[in-house]
Amino acid sequence: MLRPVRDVSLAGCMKLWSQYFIPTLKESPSDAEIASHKLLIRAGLVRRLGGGLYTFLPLGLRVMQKLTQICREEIERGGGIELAMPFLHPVENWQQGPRWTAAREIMFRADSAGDGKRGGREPDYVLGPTHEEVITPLVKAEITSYRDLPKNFFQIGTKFRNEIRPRYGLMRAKEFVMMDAYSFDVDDDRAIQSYLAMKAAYEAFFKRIGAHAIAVEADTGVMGGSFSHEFMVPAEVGDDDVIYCDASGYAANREKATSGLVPADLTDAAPEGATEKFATPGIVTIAALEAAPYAVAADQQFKTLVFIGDGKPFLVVLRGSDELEEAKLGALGFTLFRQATVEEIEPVMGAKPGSLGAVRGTIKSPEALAGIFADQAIRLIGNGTTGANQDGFHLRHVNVARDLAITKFGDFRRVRPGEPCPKSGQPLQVRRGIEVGHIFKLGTKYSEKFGAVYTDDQKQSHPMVMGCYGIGVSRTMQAVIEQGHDADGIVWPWNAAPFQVLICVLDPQLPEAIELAKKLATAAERAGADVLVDDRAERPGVKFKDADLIGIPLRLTIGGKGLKEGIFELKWRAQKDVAKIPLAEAEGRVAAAVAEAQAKAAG
RNA sequence: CGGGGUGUAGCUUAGUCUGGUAGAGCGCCUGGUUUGGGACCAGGAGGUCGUAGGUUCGAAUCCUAUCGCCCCGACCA
Repeated sequence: MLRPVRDVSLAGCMKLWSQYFIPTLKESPSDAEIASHKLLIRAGLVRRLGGGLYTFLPLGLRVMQKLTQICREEIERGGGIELAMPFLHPVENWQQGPRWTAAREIMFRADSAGDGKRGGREPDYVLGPTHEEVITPLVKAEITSYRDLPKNFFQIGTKFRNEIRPRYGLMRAKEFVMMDAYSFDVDDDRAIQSYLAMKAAYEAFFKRIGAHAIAVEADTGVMGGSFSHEFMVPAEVGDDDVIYCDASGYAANREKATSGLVPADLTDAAPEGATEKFATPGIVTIAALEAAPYAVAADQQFKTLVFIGDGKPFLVVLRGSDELEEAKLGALGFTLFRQATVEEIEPVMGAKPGSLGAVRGTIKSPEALAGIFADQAIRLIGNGTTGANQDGFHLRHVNVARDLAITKFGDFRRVRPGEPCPKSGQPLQVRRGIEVGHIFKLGTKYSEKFGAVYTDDQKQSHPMVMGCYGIGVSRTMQAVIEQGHDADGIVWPWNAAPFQVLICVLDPQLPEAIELAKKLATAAERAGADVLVDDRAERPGVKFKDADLIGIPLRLTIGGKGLKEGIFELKWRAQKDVAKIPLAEAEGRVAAAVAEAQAKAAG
């Protein structure tokens, strides 16, 4: 029976595998679906506690510490000042904020009154999903002069969101680690400077940890605000579509993406003739009208949708061949909107869905509408066919300019791959991505609500112009794995790796093998690497499989056979070939390899 | 919240249709043989079959309820 050599006097902070805790698994648990989730568990990085809740095991925690430290350094370089706010927020902060209605659904409540005592009332506290509602009152109280601006505060900590459907391990968890930053500026131009500084800091962060993340234009969603970018790691398992064009560099997420489908200089078509009602019994879909005997192409039909915005119905008109991108309706300015029900539609329009239209004079109660909003692509139709607001009838020769009472044209359709890029005209492409970071130029939404104002040099008071910025650090960890793995396991980028160097001692019972391991470990540590020594009394196959699985970038293998030849082996996890290093050159070669990797990782 | 699936040892699972002593592989423990890509032999520990009711002489298996988890959708800063 082999016994590992126990020697606690090894130099530096290197860890001995036999005395550390890296519970690797041959098989992945059945609840893991995607590669990165399986590897998180198989490589002993995390363990599941409950849905969307994970314990970081020592190896996983080391990765998190690497990422948070690099993140901290880059955000500070970009002007950030670190602080730490409570995880537990008094519910009043949220009730006073601008998005209580929209955000309360995703917040965990923390009752201090005990079981059942609060009944249906609001909780005393909520667990923070983000911190605008905490930082803004703080800044209001502490900063009142233009002399103290700009300021950009950030923190790195745990966030809580009651995700309806947690998935894919750390990818969408109920509790996760996030870097969040909040900038305060005197005016719009300065706010944009802060925004751009953060964008640069993000780019530096992702580059440094070895993640290929791209900035794409994004929708602002419930955050509100004037513009924003998402940082996406391209991956098949991502939950966002990125629309992009290599030729122009255009990139936007699906909710925001637009195309050059409608030329800017398009002239509206002249009417083809008087509108004409015709019977279409039982025809209630675009597809049915497309078929014989009607044979109206989908892109010659108008699609009329009814929504309820802040209690009032409004219409959205699209080409029959287009899909609505619901997020784009956010531009209309309603606080809350939803699709109307059949019961709500008929009294207003005079017909059921399937026979609706926006032609002047055919709507039963046009005065009830908050507006008729049309996607600009309907101008391509010129003259088309739409519902007559009378069940079983449609209208043809409907001219966009003459017959439709459009309140406002806009971009409401979902872009399809292959459509011309708005910048270059080249075909747009689509790919999936994981959202790892998001930056928003917020404007004054929060500062006005909380009264965060400053006095300028003319003694005038103004609301501060804010920006907010987030990086999902735990999600980034998984994205890095999703991006860097092969059939055998994880392939960590140098700066994200829990250890940079793994010294694999195949014959730990040999004192000279342990001696050499110490020597190599010391050399690697002096060069600035974190070292793990596999001193376990396992068979070589087990050690190699585990080494590949946990994915340490540089592996140094020491075996009895090699020692007799006077060599040890050096192998990069990302490469196949193995270099035999003479013992005489040991320390120099190890130091050189570490230096090389560091230089490469620094870009 | 809607649809689908699933729950058996630490992990992966067979058995469920057709009720009759709960099985295997991995891992773990002991001994031996091995020793450069997840070894082999022998022995061993480990399961109130998610939970609660019901049907039955008898339930992992059938019925009801409930809980957890996974997938699709809705939703999602």
